[in-house]
Amino acid sequence: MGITIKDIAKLANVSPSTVSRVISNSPKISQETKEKVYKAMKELNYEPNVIARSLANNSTRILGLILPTSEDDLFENPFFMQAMKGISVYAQKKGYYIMYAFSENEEKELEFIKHYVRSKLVDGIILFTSRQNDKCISYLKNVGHPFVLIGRPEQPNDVLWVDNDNFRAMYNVVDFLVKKGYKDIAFIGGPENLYVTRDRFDGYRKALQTHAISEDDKVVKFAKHFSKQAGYEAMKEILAYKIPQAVVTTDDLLALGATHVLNELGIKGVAMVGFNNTYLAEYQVPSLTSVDINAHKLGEYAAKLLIEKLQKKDMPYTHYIVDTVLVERESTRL
Amino acid sequence: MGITIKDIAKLANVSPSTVSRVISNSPKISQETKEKVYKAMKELNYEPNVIARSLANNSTRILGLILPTSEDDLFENPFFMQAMKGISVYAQKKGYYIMYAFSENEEKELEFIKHYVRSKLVDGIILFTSRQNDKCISYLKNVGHPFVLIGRPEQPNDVLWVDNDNFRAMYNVVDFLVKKGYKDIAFIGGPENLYVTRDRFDGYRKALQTHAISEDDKVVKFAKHFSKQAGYEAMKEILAYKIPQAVVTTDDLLALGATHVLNELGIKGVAMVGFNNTYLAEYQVPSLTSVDINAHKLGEYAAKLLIEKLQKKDMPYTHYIVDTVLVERESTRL
DNA sequence: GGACCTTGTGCAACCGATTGCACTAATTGC
DNA sequence: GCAATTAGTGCAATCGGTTGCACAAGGTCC
Repeated sequence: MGITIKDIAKLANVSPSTVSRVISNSPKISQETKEKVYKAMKELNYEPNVIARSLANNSTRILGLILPTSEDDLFENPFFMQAMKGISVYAQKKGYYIMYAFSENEEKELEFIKHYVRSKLVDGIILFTSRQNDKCISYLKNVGHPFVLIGRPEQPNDVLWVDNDNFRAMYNVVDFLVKKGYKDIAFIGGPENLYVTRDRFDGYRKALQTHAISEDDKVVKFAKHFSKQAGYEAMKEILAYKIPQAVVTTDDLLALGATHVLNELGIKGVAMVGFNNTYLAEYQVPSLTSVDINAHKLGEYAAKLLIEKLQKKDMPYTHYIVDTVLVERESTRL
Repeated sequence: MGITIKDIAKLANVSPSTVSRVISNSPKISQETKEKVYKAMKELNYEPNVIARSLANNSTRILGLILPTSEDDLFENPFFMQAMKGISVYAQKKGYYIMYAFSENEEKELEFIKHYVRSKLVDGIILFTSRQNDKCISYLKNVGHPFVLIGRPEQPNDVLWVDNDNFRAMYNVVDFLVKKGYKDIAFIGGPENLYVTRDRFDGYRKALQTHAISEDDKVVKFAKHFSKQAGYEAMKEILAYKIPQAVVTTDDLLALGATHVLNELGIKGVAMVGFNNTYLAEYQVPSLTSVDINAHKLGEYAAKLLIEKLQKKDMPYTHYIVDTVLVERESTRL
């Protein structure tokens, strides 16, 4: 059916092994022979069978992505798509393929990862879950299968990972607000047990300290989900206590919910800052100032780390910090 | 290194071929032997090497997705993610893997498709592009490689495809508006050369006819992109002529742009309907009535068709029409 | 009790590449 | 001019499974 290396060998009047060496550009083959073989390959539209190569090489050049299904992507968070694109673009450039799978929960995730590993389908794995657990991480560490984590791991020194500097990102947000004259700044975060929430909260506190602004627990709320509803409720609680001058949040949806309360109550002049810079922020009226976490780069660097790991197996455990950018819009230009 | 079929054979005291037959659950193997082999497999945590199987079976059970990079997903359109999830969930259930690749343009797309086909990497391909061309489609038809198109093809009878009934969807929107008392309904569509635009426009016209409302070219505009800006401009042009009672659009972003103009000019009471029901619609203030195209199902059916095609190779060319749902929100409850 | 099935298993070729080693022909050295 | 070296290529084993065919053991039939 398909064209094989033998067809090329026959046409070019050499042996299959020679063709193979031409494919991998071995220096042991003369220029003359190479050209003969290239010609034959072109003539028959030949491309090596990837599967056969994989078997012989014991490497598939496939990277497997493990995507969560629930919670986080309540609303098809664009973050994933952006990161997936970043991964794909880099991987394609390096001649790697990307495979993805959604998993409903940690159990299924682990199951799939085990399958990936045992069946030798993928050379490396990229995890999108920054769960606290994490059975998947410990399994992968145990079996010594290459993987990269998007998000900060519990133990940052024996894992490859990429993340933003969430502390600094939020620090900068608050710093920015203070410099604009806001002093009384509320905080609405996501689930308290997530690193990303903790880090952003710490950044918030540190910035207040730096500017000698005293903290006030009563304007700090942690929502259970990244939803508009959760933001709405958190804001209500804060307002029951006082009207702050500004609100920082750890997600655009939380910010939208909070804004909604303010609109309902006809409260004007409260600055609002979102996080993640989803396009919700841009298309809101008034448009929402938000922190761009550069998901595309997160993906790109994840792929980069993983591929480097695959190519030099004793690569040290390291990580990338991807810069964030505060995108100012109308919600802080009141 | 890894556990192979031979290890299992040795442990279970049978030949590798017997183990292989147990794996594929051949009826020729006695229950007794099967259990012996299962036990050995469990004991060693064995899973067959997918690559070796693929080579022997001449089938990888991998489906390849070809994703566009530019235009359409200006803003990381959630449509893709939803469809990808639909595909993945169905495929996983059937034991297939998903691979994806982004391509900047048609050339690159074709290149990648050729690579997929010639290297025998994927068993089937899912195309997300409903371009008018289409070199990719004709190539795939020519070489006879299984594929499914998301979107209506030029020739609907020699291709597998899934799509919404865009004609009816828009017909229903207009019908809905008319029944609510709106008569003077403007239309803002996307690029005129896309089938999806044409079909929706035809639905619009037909509904007007049905209700004996005369058409007015001057309230019909086709934007060049699916962007807020394009919607904004189209709406401006329409308003230069008259203020309609309602506006239907073929994309949420166009609707947002149109709404923006109305807000700017302080025009109240114009009903607005979006399309695709991205979460922009839900989180808008006022929230936007929109047509849910059920991208998840589109993906699911695409996977279903493709996998059926792979399993019975003489499957007739057919297609699925996925239902749309008009989701009413505040923008039509004025 | 021997011919004939049936059932269950093993042998060996094969899928399409890669690669260590052997071998041939050309080149170099003396 | 011949041995030694080198460059270029081919042979055959291998990666880890699958499968057509042969065959052994046990059962059935007359």
